[in-house]
Amino acid sequence: MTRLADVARAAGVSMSTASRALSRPDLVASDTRMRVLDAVQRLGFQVNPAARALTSGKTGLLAMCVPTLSNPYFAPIIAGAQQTAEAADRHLTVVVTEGSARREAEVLARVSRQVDGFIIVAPRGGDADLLEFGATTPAVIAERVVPGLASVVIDTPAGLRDLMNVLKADGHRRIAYLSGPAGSWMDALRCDALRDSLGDGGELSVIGPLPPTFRAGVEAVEEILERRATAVVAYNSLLAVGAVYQLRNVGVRVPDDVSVASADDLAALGLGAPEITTLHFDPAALGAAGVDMLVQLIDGREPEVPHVRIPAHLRVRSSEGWAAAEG
Amino acid sequence: MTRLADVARAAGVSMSTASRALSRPDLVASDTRMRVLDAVQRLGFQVNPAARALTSGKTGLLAMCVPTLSNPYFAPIIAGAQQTAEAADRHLTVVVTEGSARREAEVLARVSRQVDGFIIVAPRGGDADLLEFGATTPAVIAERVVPGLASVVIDTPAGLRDLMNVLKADGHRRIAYLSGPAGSWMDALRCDALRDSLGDGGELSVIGPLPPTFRAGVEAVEEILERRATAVVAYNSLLAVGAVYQLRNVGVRVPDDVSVASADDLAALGLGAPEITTLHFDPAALGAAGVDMLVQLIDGREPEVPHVRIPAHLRVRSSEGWAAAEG
DNA sequence: TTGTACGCGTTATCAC
DNA sequence: GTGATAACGCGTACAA
Repeated sequence: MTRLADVARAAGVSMSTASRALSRPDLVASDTRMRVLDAVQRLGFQVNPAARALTSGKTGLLAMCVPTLSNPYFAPIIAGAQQTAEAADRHLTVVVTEGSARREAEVLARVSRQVDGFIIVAPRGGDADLLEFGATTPAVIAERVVPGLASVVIDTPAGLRDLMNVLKADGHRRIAYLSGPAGSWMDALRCDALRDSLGDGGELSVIGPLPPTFRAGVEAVEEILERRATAVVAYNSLLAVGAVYQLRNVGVRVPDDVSVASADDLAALGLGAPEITTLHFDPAALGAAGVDMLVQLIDGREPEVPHVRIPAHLRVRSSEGWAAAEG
Repeated sequence: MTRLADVARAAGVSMSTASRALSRPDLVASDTRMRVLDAVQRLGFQVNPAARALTSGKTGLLAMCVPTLSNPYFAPIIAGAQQTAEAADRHLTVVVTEGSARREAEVLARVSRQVDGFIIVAPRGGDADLLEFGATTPAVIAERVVPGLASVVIDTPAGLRDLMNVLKADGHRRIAYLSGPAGSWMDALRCDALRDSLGDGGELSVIGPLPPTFRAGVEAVEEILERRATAVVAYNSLLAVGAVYQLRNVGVRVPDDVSVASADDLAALGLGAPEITTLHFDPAALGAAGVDMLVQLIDGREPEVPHVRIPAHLRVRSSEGWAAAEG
């Protein structure tokens, strides 16, 4: 493998000059820089990341910590993050916590020596633990707000308030919420937004906590019918699709008998049914913003916006309609 | 951060001894080793991966290359791989190629300096490219066989032959195959297995290539009905569930009018409907086997078994039944 | 603007 | 079984 020393020799300069030409181009005369860059091209030189890491203390690796990959929700977030990381000449590594606070802590400790910083998505650990961790390692929180740490979230609650207004206007009073995974910070927020927004004029039945899966949606139908809800809001698309699947399976019409909506939108992944009312947003932007903030933290610049909020827009489709007359 | 030098001093030994006590414990006297390990504990020493990488040439990082994370199929494979990597005291990083051969090549080149080797899952590149790559870097291929490279696959074709026998026994003659992503090596293999196994007594309609999503399953129903198939075999569970969803939605009964089965089993992820006939296998074992083989390659030992095949078992459930009488 | 010299923390190669 | 010592490849004071 060709080393920087080879480049320096080929370009007829010292190693330090060659090094500077790459890392601080503005500090070297333009013709010198060109000779170096030229030699780099010719020899196909690539820095040895280990050597760079040893002197600079930075590995060029960022870690994104997600609860699971079974939920495809995280796929476009990761894609956005990986793309942004590459643009910043870094590599993003994904680590999975399986939704357990203990495993989350283990994993963070395990890789913290290998990476420059973390984007922790929907963390399960307590605020105190996260703050302590963030004090020693650059970290950005996603899909949760921890006071004192940089964070980026989707503004689902605002979208859910819009949705609830539509449901109310359509005459819905008995609404079921298919809630998300136990311990999800976002789930609690969504539930509160729905309850506040529904107000005293209606009744919100919370079903769950539920795993955010198609099958859980299927299995929730029994309880939905028991509660005599005329509208269902699901934590995610898979739950919504599962519910519609099973509702039709048992002869309940959607939306004639029961309206269904989802708080996220996996339709872009082909995992939502085309007719289901959802909240739409740009998950890649979440990942990208997380990486941008993290890179700023690592480089020692304070991020300009320590808390980023990404908007969610209501898309009303045919799975939502007027409330059925009371049975 | 405490360095090995600190440990050596605390234990009253030289650095080289301290180093050996950690990397080749059998080469140091047991009491010396204990003193060193004790100091390691007390001081909370952790090796600096960059320094280790600089001298040893090994980073302790393995890369698993997957086409996408939108398909949750890969989640348990990755989980199994990450777990096995940790057991081997390594970290597994996931890189996504978005199913493009060009991007696959870019990505491999990009991270090849940072990792000790690759597990390339369902690669899109040509055999020649992969062989060339594998010649310079330890690599294991998963979900495809490339002669000359170590590989690990699920034996879906065998399972599909079992399935086809059941379908034939139940009187099905007109069978539709919802095929997978364009360019998928596994998809071609599955299609061939079905065709061979069906033989001349029946007709196989191939619908696709299709993205392996719920929505594509929904949209394939029109063509399924056009072809007057009495049984549908889908490339994956999401396609199967989408098809069932839409079949029922348009008044076609499952399995009375049309039987449906899937060539993989996402039920464990909650992404399959509980009643759908599937092929079941252990995806974590695929990831684990891949990592095991890769670690052997990296350590310079030839893997004992260069080609691993993981069995797939047919699970007949209520989405399959006797063929409807010809309409 | 450029060159010299040293340090980063660990492993490997020798001697002992 | 153990201890000096020399790499590993790059960044960066500091001096020129």
